[in-house]
Amino acid sequence: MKIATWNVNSIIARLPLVIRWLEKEQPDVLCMQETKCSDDKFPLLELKSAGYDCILFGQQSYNGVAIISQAGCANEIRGFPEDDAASQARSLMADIAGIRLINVYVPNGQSVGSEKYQFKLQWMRRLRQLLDQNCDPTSAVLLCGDFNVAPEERDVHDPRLWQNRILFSDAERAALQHIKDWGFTDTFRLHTEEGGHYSWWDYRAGGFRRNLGLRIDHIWVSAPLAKRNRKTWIDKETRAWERPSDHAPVVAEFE
DNA sequence: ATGGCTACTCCTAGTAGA
Repeated sequence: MKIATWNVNSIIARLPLVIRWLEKEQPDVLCMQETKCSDDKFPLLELKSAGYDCILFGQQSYNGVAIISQAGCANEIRGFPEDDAASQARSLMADIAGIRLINVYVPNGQSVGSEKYQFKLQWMRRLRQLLDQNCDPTSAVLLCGDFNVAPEERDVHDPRLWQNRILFSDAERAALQHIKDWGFTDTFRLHTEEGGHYSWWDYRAGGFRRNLGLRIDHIWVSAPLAKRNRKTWIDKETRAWERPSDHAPVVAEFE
């Protein structure tokens, strides 16, 4: 069982790469973020030809999440149930192959102290509530996506430079920890201790070439799934392909 | 780097991302 997460930065712009990557990696499930298109524009047919069914929570131009799967999906929850239809499309929950799966695109937050920063922190508190109300930590639960927060110093290329800046501020890291305290394990850290492994690199200034990145895309699991996790890695190769997303896929394999 | 790229839009300039 192979489950992946990838911020594709526009599914329409990235479709050739996504198809190429699906053919190479053959994941059972791929959670995508920043699809940046409304559900009626989503390339369902192309993904169907590649062997995947899609569930969507899209939005024009901004945000947008999708789960594509070779197995069937049930009990879908789009966003926060109490929100109206015009809310930002940033989370999608579903049961797939006996796993309760939550795909998230956490807000960026723009800059520490800004209005968007407050929105980000509030959104993260609401994600924790969503988990409290809809998921059971003693069963198989997987939370993945673009968290837009680097958890620790070893997840940041220059912790001194990033100290208390957006994506690595104390309040964001505390909010991230509060979500983790629900009962999650970071699957990447089950297998790899050292720093220098990132999932996002700035398009500018040769960020990828110089490995100036952040590890902000994660696959977290409840205890029953942590026991089954055999491998988790970041598919850095994809970031060197032509016309890449600024994020690389993260992939977890389960027994 | 107070922004070096990329992708978006009632498209050729402004907004957003991270």
